[in-house]
Order: sequence, then C-alpha cells, then structure tokens
Amino acid sequence: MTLIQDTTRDELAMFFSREAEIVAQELVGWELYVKGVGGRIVETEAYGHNDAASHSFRGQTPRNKAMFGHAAHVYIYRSYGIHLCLNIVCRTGQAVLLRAIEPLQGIDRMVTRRNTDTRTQLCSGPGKLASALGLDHAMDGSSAYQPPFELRKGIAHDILVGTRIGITKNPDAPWRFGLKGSRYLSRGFSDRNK
DNA sequence: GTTGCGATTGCCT
DNA sequence: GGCAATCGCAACT
Repeated sequence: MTLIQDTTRDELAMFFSREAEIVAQELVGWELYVKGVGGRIVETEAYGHNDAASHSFRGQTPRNKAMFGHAAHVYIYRSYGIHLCLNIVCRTGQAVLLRAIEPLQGIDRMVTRRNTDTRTQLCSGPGKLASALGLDHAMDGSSAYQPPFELRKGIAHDILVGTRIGITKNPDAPWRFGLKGSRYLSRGFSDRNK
C-alpha cells in the first residue's frame, strides 16, 4: 500500500471517528464515487449515541454489526425488504446515512440502473442513491477509503438543518443536513414530512 | 416457530 | 396525499 493511500485512510479514519451529528454536517459537500459513479453528497442524516432511532440502539446484532466496526467503513442494510441504504460508520455504534447525491460522474449508468433520466431524481433518496451507485449488500462492512469506493474531501458550505425522515422514535432530533440551494435533495427542509 | 414492522419508493386517485 | 409492494430482522411466545 502506498503512502498516499495510508495518509488518506488515516485522515478519513480520524474524520469519521467523531460524533455522527458532527460528521454528518461536515460530510455535506464531499464527493462519493462507487466504481467511478457518483457525485456530490448533498443530504445526510446522523444516527448517534443513545439515539432510539438508530439500528444500534439495542446493541449489536447480525444486521448492524458494521456499525460497531471501524470508522470510515460502510454499513449497508436492506430497507422495507426492497431497497438498500448506505451509511458510513463514525464513532462506535454511530453512523451517517447518505440520503442524496448530486450526480457528477457515470450519469449514463445511473440512468440505466434507475430507469429514469430525470437528473434531479437519480439519487434523491437513500434507496435511489444505493440503486444508482450500484451498491450490493455484500459490500456491507467494507472500507469507504478503498475501491470500489472513493471519497473526495469537500469544502465548507451553507447547511440546512431539519428533522430526520421516516422514523418514529426520537423524531425531533435535528439531525438531517442538506446543502443549501441544492436541487438534488430528497425533499425540502421547510416542510416537516411529505 | 410466529409476528410485526420498518432510516422507502413509485404508482394511483 | 394515500397506499401497496416485499422480506430480512429482531422480539416474542
């Protein structure tokens, strides 16, 4: 392994080894690619410590094992028996759910996988994002700092804050974050819910 | 062994 | 805005 890869890995491990609500906020504006397909992360949610909405709340199970593994590794789970959702693990038991991406590379492959050519809706939701990027449940637990994943650091942006979507427990925590002005969000930040 | 429920999406009215 | 689809997982008997 080269020095550059080691440096990247160490930097990312340090970046993600913090509270999920901090990481989720700072991750907006970064870029994520899977086999060269992806773009700018424009929406995230934090699943933190002592958070009843988190899969890790009741301790480690076979499904959430990756959440108790290494920081900067991915936690991928199946949602509603149909979709996959992508998280990046932070401090032990915490993770950031990636909810929306602004497509920048590999758009043709996203269009094929999603069966739509509406740019703003290729990755405008956790299930859509997972589908567009071609994620596989077998990737659960693998590191986000080596292929097929590639993370590129972003710069600070104006961030929108809101409550998380689709949860029933701990619904009032302001742990949803979005890139201000983005057209690629899963939904707006002013209205609560749909 | 059984049950109930989702960190969702897309189609229908 | 309403709701069906679809099934793995975890809680419970």
